[in-house]
Amino acid sequence: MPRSRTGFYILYMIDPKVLRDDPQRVRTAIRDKGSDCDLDAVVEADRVRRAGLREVERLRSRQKAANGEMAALAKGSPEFREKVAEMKRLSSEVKEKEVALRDAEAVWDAAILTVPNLPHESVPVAPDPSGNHVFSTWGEDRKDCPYARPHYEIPWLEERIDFPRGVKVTGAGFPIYRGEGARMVRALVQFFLREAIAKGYEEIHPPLFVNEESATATGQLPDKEGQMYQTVEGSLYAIPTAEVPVTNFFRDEILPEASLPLKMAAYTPCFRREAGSYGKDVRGLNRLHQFDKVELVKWVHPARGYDELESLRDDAEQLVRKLGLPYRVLLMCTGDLGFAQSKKYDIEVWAAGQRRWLEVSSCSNFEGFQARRAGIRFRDEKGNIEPVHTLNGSGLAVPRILAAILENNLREDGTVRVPDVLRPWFEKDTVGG
RNA sequence: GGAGAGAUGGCUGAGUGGCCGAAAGCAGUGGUUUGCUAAACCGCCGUACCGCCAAAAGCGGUACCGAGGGUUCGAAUCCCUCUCUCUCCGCCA
Repeated sequence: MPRSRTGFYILYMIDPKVLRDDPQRVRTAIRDKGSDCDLDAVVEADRVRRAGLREVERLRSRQKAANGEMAALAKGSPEFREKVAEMKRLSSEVKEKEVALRDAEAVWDAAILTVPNLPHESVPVAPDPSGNHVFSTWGEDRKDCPYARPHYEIPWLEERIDFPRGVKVTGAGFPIYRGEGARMVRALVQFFLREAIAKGYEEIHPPLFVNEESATATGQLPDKEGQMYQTVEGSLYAIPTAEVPVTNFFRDEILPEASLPLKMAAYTPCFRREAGSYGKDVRGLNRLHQFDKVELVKWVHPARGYDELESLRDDAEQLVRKLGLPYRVLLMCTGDLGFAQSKKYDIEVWAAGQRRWLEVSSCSNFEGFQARRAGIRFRDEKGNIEPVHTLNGSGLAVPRILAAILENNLREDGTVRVPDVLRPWFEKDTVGG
């Protein structure tokens, strides 16, 4: 793991070589993503840092050579004394230059953090969500269903998903599932995990808290701490998604090329403060501070990244399909891509009662961006070491899927049909009533 | 929570101020020998960054012995702080 001279991780994100060799490409990416990044300052910081580094290294080289000569001299001899005097001068010069270098590296570390990942060439260029492409749609359109209603208006819902008691026990955004509600959550998780395992993902049950290094490697820190709950003790964070502990599983490791692609699936609760989003989507299951999710994570050979993204998207899609829920897949445009993402698909399920789309999965390729930051590399047969590419996607998020089941499968008699695929765990075909 | 021990390369483990990026062994890898396997013998075998080169290969340089700071011309080695691990006792799902 590369460390800066100030002791913390050097947070390379994009490949610094691209920055030097093809700054125009980076400039285009910054513009397309609508990022706030002063590229000239970053390039200049790189230049200053490298110049300082060369200088310090040159001096240290001289220092080392002189040191070797000293070892051969008799201690206390006139030659020895002379040499010590000479080295004192050299030493103070080195220290002076080192201070300058340290400053330059601190500037560089901060600067490189502001450079977003480059979008893939297949990503539509547009400034805002209106530029997202509808990649595909699937399922029966129930827009005109006369008795459809939002899940939070179903009369018997509170006996299964208790929001007021959740507020009492913990706070808003922490519903308490009970009886059929709890069983539905469990059935969905079981279904998601079983499907993932069948597709070759290794099931992993990670910690629900991570340290600062892990949160930094996947990009939650230093900018998004408002998203995470932090322990009072201070150094641990409740995970906002299993992506964080799972991606960090191989942090600072060099993987054998033959082990790729590695695929893992993790079920965890996810904790999100959602600071700043008060008043938006707060009703029902749409947006919660704690929710359950199965996350799919892949570590792949760079050449295979985009094939793996398509298959990841397909893995997630099939889950929605098997549940029989209408959905659409969006190919996100540059303006709607996250800072770290090169390409992203969102899967949105149709909620017939609310008459709106709910995001239930987001499948992204980060290329080497996270891996570079997290020190996850592989060695090819020639012995070269380079970052793996990382991908992840939800497979799937429980509450919104649950909302969609409640709304789309609502029957005229007020009960809800349970999808067949959940039968092994739910053990009934109807919920409610 | 109390007491003690420790942290060196993939692993084991030497190394108390300069010739130490670091002995030795194991593992790995290339080769020689051998009818095959095994054994033996020889070589190679950390990571990151910087530079030269159009690039790769290659070559050169610097850093890294848990982390940070200090002493010193010079630190794996001496001093301080922190983190983590292990053992014993207590407590506990």
